[in-house]
Amino acid sequence: MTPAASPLFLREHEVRRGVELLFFGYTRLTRSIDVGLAEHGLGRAHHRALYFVARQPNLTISELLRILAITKQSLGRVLTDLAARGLLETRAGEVDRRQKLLRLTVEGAEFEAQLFDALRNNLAAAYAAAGQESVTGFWRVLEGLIPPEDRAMVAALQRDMT
Amino acid sequence: MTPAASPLFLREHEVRRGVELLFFGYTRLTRSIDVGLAEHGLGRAHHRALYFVARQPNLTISELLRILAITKQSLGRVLTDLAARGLLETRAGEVDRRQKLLRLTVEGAEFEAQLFDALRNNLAAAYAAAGQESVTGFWRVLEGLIPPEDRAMVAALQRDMT
DNA sequence: AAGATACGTCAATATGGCTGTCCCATCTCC
DNA sequence: GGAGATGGGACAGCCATATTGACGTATCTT
Repeated sequence: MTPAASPLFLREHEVRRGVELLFFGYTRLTRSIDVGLAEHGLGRAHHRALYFVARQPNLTISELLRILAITKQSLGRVLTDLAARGLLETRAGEVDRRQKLLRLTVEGAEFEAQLFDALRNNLAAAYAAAGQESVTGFWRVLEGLIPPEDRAMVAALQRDMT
Repeated sequence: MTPAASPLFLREHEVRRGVELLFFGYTRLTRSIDVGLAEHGLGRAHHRALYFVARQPNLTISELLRILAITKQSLGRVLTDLAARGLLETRAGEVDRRQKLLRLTVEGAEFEAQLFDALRNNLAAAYAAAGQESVTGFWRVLEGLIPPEDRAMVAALQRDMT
């Protein structure tokens, strides 16, 4: 069978290009903070928690679980480590006292900001090189990769952007 | 709908938006193949090797090491597993017989194609929803995230796209 | 008072990375 | 031809991060 060039055939290159660029872009960006994390004896899992708590102070455990999509046990260890290092603190929810609201300490916020600097340097350089219209496209494609049931959660992160 | 990127793309919230979308987009896309992998008792590390060998038949071990940026030992385990399942085979290099050229078997190619289908479905839907101009921007930003010394390697993957 | 929910915790296990060291085959270059 | 560099394999041990499943406790809801 010798099919003529089909739309599917043409799309494969574009899909492979996206898969590869996503892989390299994500992994290389992620690696850029490993040195800073290692200075505190922490790993990437700790950074993810730190990041989202910095982003949404007073986040609850269950909200963070949903964002990270890992198990309670895995998250528990990470949060214990962060609290032990004085980077994170919890307080009981005011409305529902079963909840624990997560916040960064002053030291935690400083550390997160320091790690974020590395991310910003890299992403800002990529944004600048690609141009403003490209950034919009970058966001739009990535949004399309998020399953519909998760989109409200992601939008909530950006709801109260300063 | 995503608002367009501001001209001041160094602003913190635009960087945070990129970090978050990259995280969700990458992790959610990656998860979409876990079921297919689990059916063969394989993990994501196996898929990464499978993917790049499918992409560049006759890749050498050292080239693959450079792409994945992991250690020889970690890769060794993965390749051993794939070979044991009859998905991958090696042959000695013709020019340099110390090299091992990696190729997929027929079964390996079929399996990779099956996994790729899941990736394609997701990415193609995101491309379609975002529009062609967005796809171009998506690529450009991601390219900017790749360290200069790795860009030739990534370009080589796409050089001989069929 | 009963049941659901939010969170914590224990134990066991899997995956996929890492370092360090040593080895063999082969290629390159003098 | 011999020395050294290179491609690849392998052993031992370790670490980070994830999993499942079961159970416990405080608190909220009805």
